[in-house]
Amino acid sequence: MPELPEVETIKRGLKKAIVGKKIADFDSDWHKAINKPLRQYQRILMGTKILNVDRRAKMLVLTLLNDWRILVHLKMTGQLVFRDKKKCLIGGHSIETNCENLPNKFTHAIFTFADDSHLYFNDVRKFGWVRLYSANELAKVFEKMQLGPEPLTSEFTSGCLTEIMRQRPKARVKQFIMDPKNLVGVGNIYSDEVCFFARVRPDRRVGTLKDKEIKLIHKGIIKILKAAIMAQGTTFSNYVNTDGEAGAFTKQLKVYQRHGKKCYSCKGRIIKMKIGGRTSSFCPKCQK
DNA sequence: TTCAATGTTTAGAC
DNA sequence: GGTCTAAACATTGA
Repeated sequence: MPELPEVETIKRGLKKAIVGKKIADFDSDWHKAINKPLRQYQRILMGTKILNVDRRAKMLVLTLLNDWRILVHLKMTGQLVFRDKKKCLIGGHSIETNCENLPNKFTHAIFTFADDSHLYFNDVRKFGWVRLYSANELAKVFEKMQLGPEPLTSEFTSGCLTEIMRQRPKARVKQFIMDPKNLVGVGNIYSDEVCFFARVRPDRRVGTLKDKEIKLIHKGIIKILKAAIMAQGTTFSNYVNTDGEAGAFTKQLKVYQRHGKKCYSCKGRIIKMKIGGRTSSFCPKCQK
């Protein structure tokens, strides 16, 4: 389930695994997963090296020696798997939790490195993509996305959040924090958790929030994202020739997908509600 | 058979 | 322009 903590976890794992590696081949079986003809991908990628792996919002950015950039978005059901002779790293959606059968029918892009290790991009629903851009193109692409601040940087202060909130007073809290134009990285899981942390109903209008509540939302976003990164996300598994281990944050979820169950805090029932087309779970007693 | 699922964009209505 | 909803992408699984 790639939200910011999952993508950050993948970034860290991948950084150790592929930086410095030389690309020997690239393949894709789904034209919509890539943004240029396959031949062009191969021409540009073959022989170059991975210089760095970064994250922007929920995207991964691979910087290449020849100054091209690869942008990867896993969307809802994407997964990245790195495999060499000794180890296997899986990040993102839990499609495959073992590395035996790769590529599989969900594999839509494959990077082959010169040492014969591989990076597989798998996606059940085919919403995700792997794009290739020059440094200039990438800058323009980012500009067009109009992304809000990264919540885990010093730029994201509670004053900064208050400022952005002022521009959308009618928006509902959950939708507001999930919109990447306001701030990036928070999706359906963590937005429910942040609302619970701040004791605010997800359908509250941003304009009705008190200063105290805004501060709690700000604190909650940072605290929950950090905790989820510590736990390696909600579905990450990372293992070396042994059993896979699910992302540990699942155990810390307070409300997400817990509708019908008892609130850990007041023992009342968690209810659910559709907000902006997405299911939101919250405790009507604890959250006002 | 129907519904919901981790993300994001876009079209149309008011 | 703001804000709402539904739909689009494509597939699985309950």
